[in-house]
Amino acid sequence: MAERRSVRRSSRGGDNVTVQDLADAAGVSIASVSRALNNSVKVSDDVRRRVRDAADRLGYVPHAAARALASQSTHTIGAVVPTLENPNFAIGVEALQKRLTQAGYTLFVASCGYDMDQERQQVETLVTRGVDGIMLVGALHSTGLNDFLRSRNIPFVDTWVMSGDPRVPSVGFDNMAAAIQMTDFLLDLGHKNFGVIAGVTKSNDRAIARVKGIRKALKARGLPLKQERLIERPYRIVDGQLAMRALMTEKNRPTAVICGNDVLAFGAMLECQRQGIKIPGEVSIVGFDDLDFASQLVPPLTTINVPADKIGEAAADYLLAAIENRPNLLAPQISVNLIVRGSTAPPPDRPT
Amino acid sequence: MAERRSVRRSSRGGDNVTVQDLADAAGVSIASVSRALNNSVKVSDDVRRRVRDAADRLGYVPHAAARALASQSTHTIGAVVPTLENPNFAIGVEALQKRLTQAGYTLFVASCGYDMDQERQQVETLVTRGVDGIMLVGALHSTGLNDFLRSRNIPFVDTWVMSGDPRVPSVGFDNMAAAIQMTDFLLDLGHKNFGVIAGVTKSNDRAIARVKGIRKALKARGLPLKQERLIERPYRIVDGQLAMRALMTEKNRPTAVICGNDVLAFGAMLECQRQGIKIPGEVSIVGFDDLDFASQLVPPLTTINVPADKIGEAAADYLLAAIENRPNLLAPQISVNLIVRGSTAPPPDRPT
DNA sequence: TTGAAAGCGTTACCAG
DNA sequence: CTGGTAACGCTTTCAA
Repeated sequence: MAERRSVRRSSRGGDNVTVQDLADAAGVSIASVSRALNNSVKVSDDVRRRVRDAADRLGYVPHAAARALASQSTHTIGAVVPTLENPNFAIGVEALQKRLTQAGYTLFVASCGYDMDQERQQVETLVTRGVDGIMLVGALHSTGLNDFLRSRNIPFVDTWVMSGDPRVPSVGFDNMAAAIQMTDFLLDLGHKNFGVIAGVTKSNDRAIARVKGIRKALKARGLPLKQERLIERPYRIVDGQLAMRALMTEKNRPTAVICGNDVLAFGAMLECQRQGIKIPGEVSIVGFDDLDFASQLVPPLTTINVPADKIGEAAADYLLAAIENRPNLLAPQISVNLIVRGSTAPPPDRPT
Repeated sequence: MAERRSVRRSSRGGDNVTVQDLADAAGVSIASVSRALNNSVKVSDDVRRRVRDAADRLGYVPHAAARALASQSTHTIGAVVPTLENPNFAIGVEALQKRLTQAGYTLFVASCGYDMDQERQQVETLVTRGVDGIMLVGALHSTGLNDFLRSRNIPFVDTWVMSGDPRVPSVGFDNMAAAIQMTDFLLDLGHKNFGVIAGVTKSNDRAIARVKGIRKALKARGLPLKQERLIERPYRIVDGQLAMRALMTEKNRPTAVICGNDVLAFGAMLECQRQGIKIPGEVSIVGFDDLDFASQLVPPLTTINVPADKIGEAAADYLLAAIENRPNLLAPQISVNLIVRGSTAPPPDRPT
C-alpha cells in the first residue's frame, strides 16, 4: 500500500494529496473518505470530522477527472454561442455561468462565429469532454446534431428562440411574433414606407424569423418589402451606419427603419446624426435587444427588451433539472416586450 | 473479456464505444488503438488505418476524463475575468478561446465580479478541474494565490497589466503610463481644470494604476486633483452620466474629463448632449479601451486603444508555451496607443 | 511494431 | 456505519 505512492508517474511538483493520503491521515478507509467528502449520509460525524480535518490540513484538492471517470458525471456544462462580442450572448453566458457555479457545475465556453459546422465541431468537442449538458443558441443546427445529442443522452437546450417542437427544449421567445409586434406598432403610427437593416440571415434563425415577421406584418397591410429596402449586415455599428446611408440615399426615403438589433440601430442613428436627419422627426428607428445603451441614447431607442440574463439563468435551471432527472419544468418562456421610447413617432407630413 | 462490458454500471443510453471496442473491431490490442489514435510514430500504417476505420464506423468519441486521468493532462485551460459584460473582457476571452481551440484545448470560463475572494474560489475550482493553465485579469489577487498556483505547478498569466515582477508572467500594458500619456496630452492642450470619472478601484489594479497615472501627471505640473473632482463608479453608461452630471454642477466646471473607460466616457458624453454642453468646445472628454463605438460617436472619442483580442491571443500563446515547456517566449508586451479624435480640444477661453 | 498489464484518483457495490 | 475492491476508459512503460 505504501508502494502505491512511490510508483507514481506524477511529474508535477506539488505531489497532489489523494483520497488515499486522507485515508491514511484520518485512519479510515478510502471508501469512508469518499463518503465523508461527498456528504453521504452513511458516515459517522466522527469520521466526517477527521476526514475534513485531514483534508484541510493536507490541502486536499479533489481530482475532477478521476471523479468523472468513476461517477460517470463531470458536473460540467458546455455552451456554444455565435460570439461573445455580442453583448447579448456575453450577458447570457455570464448569467448561465453564475447559476451553474452556484450548483457546483463548471462551464465550458465556445463560440462558433454564426457557423453551423463550427458549432457542430464545438459540440463534439464538448461531448468528448463529457459535459452533462449543453446550451446552444438558436434552433437551426447542423443536420443530425439533435439526434447525436439525444443518442448520447446529453440534455441540451436551444436559446433565444422558442421551438414549436416539444422534443426540442428551448428557452427563449418567438422572434417572429416580436418582429410583428414591432412592425405593427410602426404601422399603427402611420408608417407606410419601411427600411430594414437585418442581421445576416445565413445560419441565423433569429434573424430569419425577425425578417419574416416584418414581412408578414407588412403584407397584412398590403405593403410589400422591396428588395432594396432590406439590407443584411453583420451586427456591428459601422454596418448599421453604412446600411442607413444606403437607405437614405434613395429618392423616396423610408420613414421608419427596423434594425435587427440595437447595435445596428445605434449605427443607423449615428448616421442620421451625422447627416443631420432628425429622429424621429424625419425617420423613426427601432432596434432589438434593449442593450444598456438603448435607453441612454439621444433620443432613447424604441426596441424590444430581451432579458439575456434571464435566458441564461433559465437555460441553467432547465439543464440542471434535466441532468438530475427532475420532473422537467416546462421549458420556461421568456417574455420580451416592446419598449417605446423617443426614437419613434408618426411619419412626417409629406407624400410618401 | 466479454464480461467486462456486461459489468458496466453505465446508466446512460448511448452505450459509448471504447478503446476496447475499437481493439476488438480492428483486431489489435488496446495499446495499439491508443497509439494509432494519438498519432504515435510507432504504429504501422496498416494498424493505423484499421483503427481509424473502426473508430469512424463505430462512432468512437474519446473520453476526456479517462484520458486526463491516465495522461495527467487535461488539455484544458481556465479563465477568470471580472465580468463578461465588459466588452473588453468578452473580446479577450473570445480570442483566447479561438486560439485554444486551434491548439486542441478547451476553455473553462468563470467570472468573479471584480471580487478577489470570488476569484480565488473560481481558481480553486479550476484547479480541481485539473486545468493545465489559467488566465487571470490584473495582478492583484487574493493573498497566496500565486504561490498556490506555483506550488501546484500550474502556469498562469496576468492580463491587462504589465507586472514588474518577472516571476509573474503577464500579458498587457502599463496602465499608469497610459494614463500619464493621456493626461499629458490634455495638459499640453492647455487644460488645467480636470475631472476624473474612474472605475471602482477596490480590487481593481487597472483602475488604481490609471488614477495614479493621472495624479502623477497632474502633480508634475503642479496641479493637484481635488477630492470632489475624482468620482469612482462602476463601468456602466448610466454611472458615467450621473458622474458627469455631478462634475458639471460645480461652479468651476472642469474643462477636461478623463474617464476610466469608454463606457463611462460614453455616459459622460450623453450627459453633455442632454445638457447641451459642447464637446469639445466646453469640455474635452476622453476614454480608455477604444471599444468599437468610440470612433463612431459624435464627436468621435479620444481614447487609448487596447487590443483586447491581442491580449487574449497572447495569453493563449504564453500559456500553451508554458504548458508544453517550450522556451518561454518573454511575456509579450501589448502596445496601447493614444487615439486622438474629436472629443478633445484646447480649453475654452475663459478664466478657469 | 506490437501486446500485456500496471496504473491514474475516485466512486460505488458488497460484505461485514 | 465501515472496509475491501472492482470498475471507470485510457495512456504508458516493459517485454517480446
